[in-house]
Amino acid sequence: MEFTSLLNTSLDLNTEPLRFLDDARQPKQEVDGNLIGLGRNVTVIEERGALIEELNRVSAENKKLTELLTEVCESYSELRNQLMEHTSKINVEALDNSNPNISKTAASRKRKAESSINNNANKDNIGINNNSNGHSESSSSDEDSSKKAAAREEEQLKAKISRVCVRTEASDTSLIVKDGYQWRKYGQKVTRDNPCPRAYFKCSFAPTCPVKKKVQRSLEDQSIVVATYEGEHNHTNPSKPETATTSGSNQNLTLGNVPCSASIISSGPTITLDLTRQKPSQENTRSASRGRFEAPGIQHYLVEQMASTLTKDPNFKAALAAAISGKFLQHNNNNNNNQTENL
DNA sequence: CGACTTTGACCGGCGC
DNA sequence: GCGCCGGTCAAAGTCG
Repeated sequence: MEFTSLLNTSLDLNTEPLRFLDDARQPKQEVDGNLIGLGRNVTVIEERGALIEELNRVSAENKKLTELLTEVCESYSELRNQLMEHTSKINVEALDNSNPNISKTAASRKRKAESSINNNANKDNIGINNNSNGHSESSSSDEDSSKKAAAREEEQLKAKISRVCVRTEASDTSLIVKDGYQWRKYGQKVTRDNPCPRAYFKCSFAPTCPVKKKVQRSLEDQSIVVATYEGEHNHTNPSKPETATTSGSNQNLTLGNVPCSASIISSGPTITLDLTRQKPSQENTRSASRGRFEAPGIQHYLVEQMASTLTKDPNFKAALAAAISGKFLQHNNNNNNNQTENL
C-alpha cells in the first residue's frame, strides 16, 4: 500500500505560498511592458533582487519541510514493516492453533480461562508451552490426552478472545462500541469487581454467528469502555469498507472520520480507541505504534489513522502545500533567471 | 408491528 | 451442601 495513495491530496493550493508565483510573474510583465525609463529599470532590478531573496528563503524552508516529510515517510514505512512482521507472526500462531470448534467443556471453563487471561497472560503461555511439549507427569494416557485436550481448548478459546478499549467522554453513559457489526443486547449485570454495569451483546447480523461481546466501563478510568469479544464472525463485515479489522477474531472497528489512538489485546494486548480527541497529537500516533499489534486488521486501521491524522492537520497541509508550491517556485525561479539572462 | 432494549429470574460453576 | 457470582433467558417495555 502506497503511503501517498492514502493521503488526501486534494489540497487547496490557492494559498499564500502560491501567491509568490503571481508576485514572481508580475514584475516580469512590467519589465516586458516598461523598459523605456532607466530609473524604472533600477526599481525593477531592486524588486527582482528582493524577490529572488524571498524565493531563496522560501526554497530553504521548502527544503526543510521536504526533509521533514521524508522523515515522516521513513518512520511510517519503518512502523509499517514492524507491523507486518508482527502480523505475520500472529498469523503463524493462529494457524498453529486453528480449530473452529469450541467445545462445551471450553465454554464451561470460560470464567476460569478468562480470569487467567486477565490476571496473567504470560503465565498462561508458559503453561501452554509446557503442555504442548506433550510430556505429562501422569501415567495414565487417557488422563494425559484429556489434559492436553483441555489445555488446547483453553488455548483456542483464548485465541478467539480479544479486548478492545474505547475511550469515550466520561459523561457518555451508553455502553455502545461502534465496531461495524450489528449487536443485540441480551443482558446487563453489575459485577462485583466493578460498580459499572456490564452489558452482554450477541452478533445479530447473522443468526448463526456465535460472536459475543461484553462491554463495561473501566474501573480505573471511567472514560474507557472495555469491550471483550468472544468467538469468530462466520460472515462478512456488514459495515462500509472504511472499517478496519482489529483482531484475530475478525472484529471490525468503524472509525469513520474520528481520529483516535490504538493498542490491542487478543488474549493479552488491548485495542484502545481514543474517541475523545479531535486532533490526536504525535504522541498518540507514537504510542499506537509502540503498542503490540497482534491483529492483521490493525495494520489497515493504523494506516488509515495516520493518513487521516496527517490530512486533518492544518499545519501538515500548509507545510505540504508550501513544499509543493516551493517546487513550483524553484522551477519558476529557474525559468525567470533564464529569462533575465536572455534580456 | 417488528426489532431492539431492559431487567428480574434462573442456571451452572466455583470456592468454602 | 450452600451461597456467591457471572452469564443467559425471556417477558415486558420502548421505539421508529
